[in-house]
Amino acid sequence: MLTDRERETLAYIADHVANRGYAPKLREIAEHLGIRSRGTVHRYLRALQAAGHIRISRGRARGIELLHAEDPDVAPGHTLPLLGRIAAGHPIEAIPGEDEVDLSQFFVDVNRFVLRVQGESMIEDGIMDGDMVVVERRAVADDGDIVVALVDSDEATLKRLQRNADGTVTLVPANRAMTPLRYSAERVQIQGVLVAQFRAYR
Amino acid sequence: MLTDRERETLAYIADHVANRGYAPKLREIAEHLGIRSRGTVHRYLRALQAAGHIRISRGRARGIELLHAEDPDVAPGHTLPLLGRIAAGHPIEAIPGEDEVDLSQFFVDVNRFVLRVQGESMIEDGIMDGDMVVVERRAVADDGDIVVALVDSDEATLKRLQRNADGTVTLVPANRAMTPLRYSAERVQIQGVLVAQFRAYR
DNA sequence: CACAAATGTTCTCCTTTTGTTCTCATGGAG
DNA sequence: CTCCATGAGAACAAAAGGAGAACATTTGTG
Repeated sequence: MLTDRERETLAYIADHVANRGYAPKLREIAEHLGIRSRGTVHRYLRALQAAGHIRISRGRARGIELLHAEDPDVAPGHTLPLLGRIAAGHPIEAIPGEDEVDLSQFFVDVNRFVLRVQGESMIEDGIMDGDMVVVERRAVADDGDIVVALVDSDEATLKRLQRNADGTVTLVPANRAMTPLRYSAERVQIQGVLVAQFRAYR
Repeated sequence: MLTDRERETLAYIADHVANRGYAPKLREIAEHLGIRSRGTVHRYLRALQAAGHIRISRGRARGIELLHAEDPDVAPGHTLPLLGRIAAGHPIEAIPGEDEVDLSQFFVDVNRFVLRVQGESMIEDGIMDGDMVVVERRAVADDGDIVVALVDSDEATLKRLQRNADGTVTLVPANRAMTPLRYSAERVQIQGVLVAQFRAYR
């Protein structure tokens, strides 16, 4: 069983690998966790290795290999065909062997939940009033992430997170009519990170 | 067998595990129950362990393991909890009996397919370049629908359909930089109607 | 190749948090 | 009245979390 910090460490590594194709450095992990000690991070890595989640190539930079390649405990759901291009002139038809997208796999995971967006603070990023967003529960987030955050334990807002050099954070809306607001780090409590958005018409 | 509070405690633990994949801390349980004493919570846990519902890893943080493994929801289905509001101050938690959204149900149907949007013609409606859209195959559409259409059997475009009094149709982009284009009805071939849109981050 | 910087590894020390075990108090039901 | 479920909270041991020094290797660069 993993501790909170070990879990966050593993999530960050998985995220890093998924997005960039290689593992992070200890220093990057520490920075993501908001701590300064590489030694502490290394302790977490040892625990993760003991639990069978990663393998460490001793001594090597970025020598973390992700094992256990995620047992998808999400049952496969119904799929829709993904059409790359619509053939000119011909009525659209599903081509056998075409790519299929499984919406469940796409969105569902443990530690995620759905929120209905209220307001237009992120409208210039294409997130409209009334849209649904999928949020992954997480206490830490990186610069540039879109987060659900509480300020002074008040109502939750959806904003882009900007980490400033002096340790403060700025919550940046995607709406020219609204101004970015800067806070000391203690006042901002991150509840989760935006992983997807969807909307129904009709 | 169990008292009211023990039952509530067990329900909360089960919910927590189902939604996050790990057990809550005594403090979190206490907060959920509206009490302040971890000692009292611990008494409930002892009772639950004696009744065979959980196993406690002594001393460990989050060291509660659910036994009696619930039958049906072992495989987390295609649903995500829908949270209406985020409780001020408290970490987000799924409220039992909360709404659940089934993503497959939400999007999938026969006669539908997915397209990746190219270009920014509908950007002011929140449909960005690279977004995925779910389209329902249909040859006819109503005034105001967003449609996938071919003009002169040429490349497909995503536009809002406007039916004019004289029988012509206008394809209206949601982008100030682009102009609506008017065609005779024969030149416009409707391939389908937009029913949903989604987008993944990270 | 040689060297400096960066990275990973190990270690000790420390603070905070968590779980655990108590005792005491309260209030309702039988 | 007693029984019992419930809660508060003190006290303590252990776990979790973090800092940082010291060292070994790797990595990158001229």
